[in-house]
Amino acid sequence: MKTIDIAELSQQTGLPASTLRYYEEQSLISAIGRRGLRRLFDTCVFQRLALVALGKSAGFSLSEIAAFLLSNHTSSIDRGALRAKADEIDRQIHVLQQVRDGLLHVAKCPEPSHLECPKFQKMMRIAAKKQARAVKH
Amino acid sequence: MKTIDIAELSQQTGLPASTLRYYEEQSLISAIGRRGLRRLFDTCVFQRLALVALGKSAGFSLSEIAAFLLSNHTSSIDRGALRAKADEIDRQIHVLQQVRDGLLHVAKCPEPSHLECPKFQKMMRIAAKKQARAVKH
DNA sequence: TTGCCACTTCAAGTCAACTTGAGGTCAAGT
DNA sequence: ACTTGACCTCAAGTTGACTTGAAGTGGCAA
Repeated sequence: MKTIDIAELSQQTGLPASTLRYYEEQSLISAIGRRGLRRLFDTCVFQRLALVALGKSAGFSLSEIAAFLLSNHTSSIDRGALRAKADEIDRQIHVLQQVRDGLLHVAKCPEPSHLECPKFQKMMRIAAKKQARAVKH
Repeated sequence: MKTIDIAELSQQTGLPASTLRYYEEQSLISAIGRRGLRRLFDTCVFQRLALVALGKSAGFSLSEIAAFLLSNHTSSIDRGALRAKADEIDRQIHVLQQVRDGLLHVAKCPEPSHLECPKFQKMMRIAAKKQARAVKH
């Protein structure tokens, strides 16, 4: 079992030591000991941190990620919740695709003001609908 | 020019009045007058708000959105910035697609712990790479 | 053995995007 | 004329994810 201290871990991940300490406090990672005051981590912490990064990019909050990591330990994970999150992400993907196309359109649209461009107006109506739904929920 | 007061606007958009006042303070929208104390808006405020909603779903900050709205007025918008944002969103879409697939996989993967599942490990390696890039930037 | 310096803790600060609360005001109904 | 209720302002509070600062500590080089 290889170990790594917080300074090296910080250096290799690019995460500030303060962030690593914060993550430990939030139970996202855990030190397996100390060398003097200095935290020592098992090298599997890299995997944990990768998982944290993944979760963050999926829009999970740190406490959601912590819950997932914990459930992974107790091996009773909530598959329904995962599917729900996957669906949510899927919807988010569609929104982002429209937003991206909208931005690209605006970037090359010759209309003097976007508010006068029919395509843009259409996009906005779609966005408005999405907003209405989001508000309901 | 039709007008609408803040109560109706709040009711019709689902946004709390406090949020509308906040948006006004941030120059995202502007009242065209008052009826008594009560703010009055031109009905084109709906369009502004749709644009704000769109920008938010694209991950723009409110001040970025304000800048865009302003530039739209001065009719000199930064097309390069829009394309850059579109690219950023595109990358985000790819990340989310992987995350979604990862979640769905985990949801039906029979491995006792995800960390032992080869597919999951592969996904994590990809996420780790993305993180490394993000950190660099 | 004595410094040094990077670590440590713990509390407090920061930022965005709002929300909440206290105290004030105005138009409209009775 | 008076009350009511929804708005008003301005300051302060909230949440999540950290960062910063002050004061302390321990391993290692000289």
